[in-house]
Amino acid sequence: MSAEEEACIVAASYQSFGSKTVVELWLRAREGHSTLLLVHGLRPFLEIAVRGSSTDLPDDIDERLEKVRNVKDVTLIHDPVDKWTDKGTKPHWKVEVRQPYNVPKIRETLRGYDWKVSSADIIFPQRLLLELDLGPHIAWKGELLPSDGDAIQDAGGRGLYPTNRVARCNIEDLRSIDAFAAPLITFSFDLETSIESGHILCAAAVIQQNGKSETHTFRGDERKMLEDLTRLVRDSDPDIITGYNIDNFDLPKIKERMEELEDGNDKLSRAILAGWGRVPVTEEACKGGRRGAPIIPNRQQNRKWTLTGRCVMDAWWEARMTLRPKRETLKFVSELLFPDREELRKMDVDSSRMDEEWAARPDVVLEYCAQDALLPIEILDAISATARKEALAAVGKVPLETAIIGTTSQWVDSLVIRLADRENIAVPMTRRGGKSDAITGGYVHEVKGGREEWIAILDFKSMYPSIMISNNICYTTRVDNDYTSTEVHQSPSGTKFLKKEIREGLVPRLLEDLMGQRDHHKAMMKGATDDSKRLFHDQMQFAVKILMNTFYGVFASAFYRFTHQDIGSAITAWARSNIKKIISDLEEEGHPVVYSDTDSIFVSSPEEGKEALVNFGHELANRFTKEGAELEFEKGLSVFFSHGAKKRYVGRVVWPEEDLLIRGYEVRRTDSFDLLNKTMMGTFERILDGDEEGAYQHVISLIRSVKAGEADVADLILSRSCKGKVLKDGTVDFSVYSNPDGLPYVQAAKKRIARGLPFTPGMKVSYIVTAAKGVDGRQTVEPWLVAETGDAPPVPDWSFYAERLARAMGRITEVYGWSKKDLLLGSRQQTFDFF
DNA sequence: CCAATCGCCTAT
DNA sequence: TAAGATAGGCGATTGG
Repeated sequence: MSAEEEACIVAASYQSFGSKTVVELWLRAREGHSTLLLVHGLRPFLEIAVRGSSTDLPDDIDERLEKVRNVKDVTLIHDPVDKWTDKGTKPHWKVEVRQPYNVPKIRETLRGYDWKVSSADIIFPQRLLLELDLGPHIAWKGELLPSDGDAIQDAGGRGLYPTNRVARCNIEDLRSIDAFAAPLITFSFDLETSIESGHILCAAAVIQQNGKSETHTFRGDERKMLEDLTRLVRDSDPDIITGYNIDNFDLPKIKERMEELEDGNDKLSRAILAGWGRVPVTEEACKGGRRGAPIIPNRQQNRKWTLTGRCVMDAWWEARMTLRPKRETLKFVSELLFPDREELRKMDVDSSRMDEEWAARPDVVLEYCAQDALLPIEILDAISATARKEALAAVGKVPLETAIIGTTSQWVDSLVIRLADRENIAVPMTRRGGKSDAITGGYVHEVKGGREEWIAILDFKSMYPSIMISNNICYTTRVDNDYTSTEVHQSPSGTKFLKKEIREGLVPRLLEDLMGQRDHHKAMMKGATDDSKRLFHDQMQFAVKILMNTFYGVFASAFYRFTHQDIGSAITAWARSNIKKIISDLEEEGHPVVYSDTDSIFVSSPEEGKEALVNFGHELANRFTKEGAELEFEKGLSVFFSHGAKKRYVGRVVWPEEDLLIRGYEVRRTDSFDLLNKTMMGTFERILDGDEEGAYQHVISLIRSVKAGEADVADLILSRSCKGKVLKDGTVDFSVYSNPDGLPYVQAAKKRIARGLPFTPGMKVSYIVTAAKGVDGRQTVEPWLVAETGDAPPVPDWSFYAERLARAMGRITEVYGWSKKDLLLGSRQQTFDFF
């Protein structure tokens, strides 16, 4: 039966089919159902060219090609096509191979035969998107297949997929469509486990689509729970699997218990217990799927979890990246996001005494578990995590999965390679190994300690992308230093790039296109009549911004396929040169530059008052903007303060909106403590208002009360990320650190673990310093467990906190002659200058 | 008391 | 192996 559909590509893989290869696309259709689409007609290949820079073909070219033809699993050699390489334009032969997994071996064989190999490390399913210029949102027409494993295998599939539909089509039947928000299904789950035995006590799952959700709970026999949970995953067929800290806890636990409970004689028992992958239950899939399509959740050495056909998105990680919370427990994040929704936190269970809790009140524990399965869904919704990933996928033209777990170089590859292919640019391999020297980065201007009034902040709009566009910077336009011509842009670092009249770079074109897209979405946002449209375009324009900013990083990296060591240096050299020129021009004109960092300049206004400041800011922006380097008047400050350290300042914004601007200081940092933050905020307010006397008196009185032990201990919590590796037996290995015992937060983590609480590698650990110098001469700390176990707060080392307050605040008040020591003593010491 | 080092976190 | 970049501040420990 023929069918047509519009859908979003959630994930992609491939399947060998006799001598052919079929791409598998897991789709979520606009109407809401899931489809597994088998796409026929794409052939795996790599490309070869003669080594070196000579354009003449060697005499024995026919014999050499014949030798390639005879390599095992090579199926066809196409006629040569001239392609650009950094060694000149040369004929390239497209070499088709039997299956994508043959490529690595054939690549090495052909290298051994002295060929230059290109386009030889591109993930096969991604090739489909590159060749057809598809993004994740597609329309296809093809044939629906009956729910019959044999019929599906005859069409090139693996068997009965757990999707609503299975269909087949040819590559000609796919086309790109405008991005839309697909009705993705999210599956969130949570496990409660025994501390004593490590067994799963109960589980809960919440399934959500189109804002509607349903909850399921599981208790009883552990094997049955795993089976039921797995059945629910397969029946509800979610696109996204989430939960709080599932990467480090729940998914490893599922796998661990599955391995313990599997029946070695029954090859399919692994799939029955943990077959969450979107593939049929087969013995091969249970073995791990030789073709990289296992049915069991899979994690390679320290990397993200993968699950064939679905996306794993940890709500903890997304919340951490988006919100940067000072603490990272589920409870803390939930209070941060939903302060008024007490119903989300009504259940409370002491997880350090889970066995007793489970014995005493299993119903409560189960309800608590269900609550913790719902919260990740609420969190992802609150931060629009899924929509943002889908927008990023649309802009980067990658499957949703690549937007979620992929790397920035994969996004850039997706755009650059498809353009390179169209323009006959050979695609080099990813450079591997060998670290190169770090390049010089942005320029940061010295800042004097003190207070300044009426400051205009100007900055370059999209500085690095603009530099890349205006100087036509690209892998394909860089020429060697001995290239003498006026038709080049030469960076202050010496590197030369051809002008676009000679050869237009791929990257500048892509960046210009992205800038255009951003303008488009911004315009659509403005014109949108309903909220969901406006939100959609906001997410799209933001995704474009993210992607544009990743270009510089990728091209400045040592390993990216389309870059060269000199490219990153050239970009930053131009940036430094631009900004320094403006600084010196301004200084020469008599306009003092108070501060500058990379692409921003803080200039002192010649006249007092907001109106004069705004005019001055606009005037400077106009005057210093030139082709390819647009300077914008970003903010006007009535007052600016720094204690004299780069990247640390505070200011009162009066234009365009009234606001307080703080950068770098402890109040911005997640490893500071609330009492310091409050003190510093109070001090900043006073300093900005010109009340210096009030500023240090305020600090002195606070320090005095801390010395006397008069502060809320909850305001003294310190929090830092802690690494570590959870071993098979449940112990944690901290040997990633050269001296783990010398780190306070490792001590806090160890004490958490000893107390029976979970430790999750990479998560922040909260603690109180109880002795600045303990028995071993090092700091003694106690973990903060009040919220989790109801433990009483630890007794702080008050003099330590007084000291730290004085040190941090002293740096600031020092500007006015009040040192750390003075703050601690409460009065200014007489200073004698004898000489 | 110091400089060197490790480690985290931030600015851009 | 897998991989966006560098500049910079600061806290704690270590070793003299």
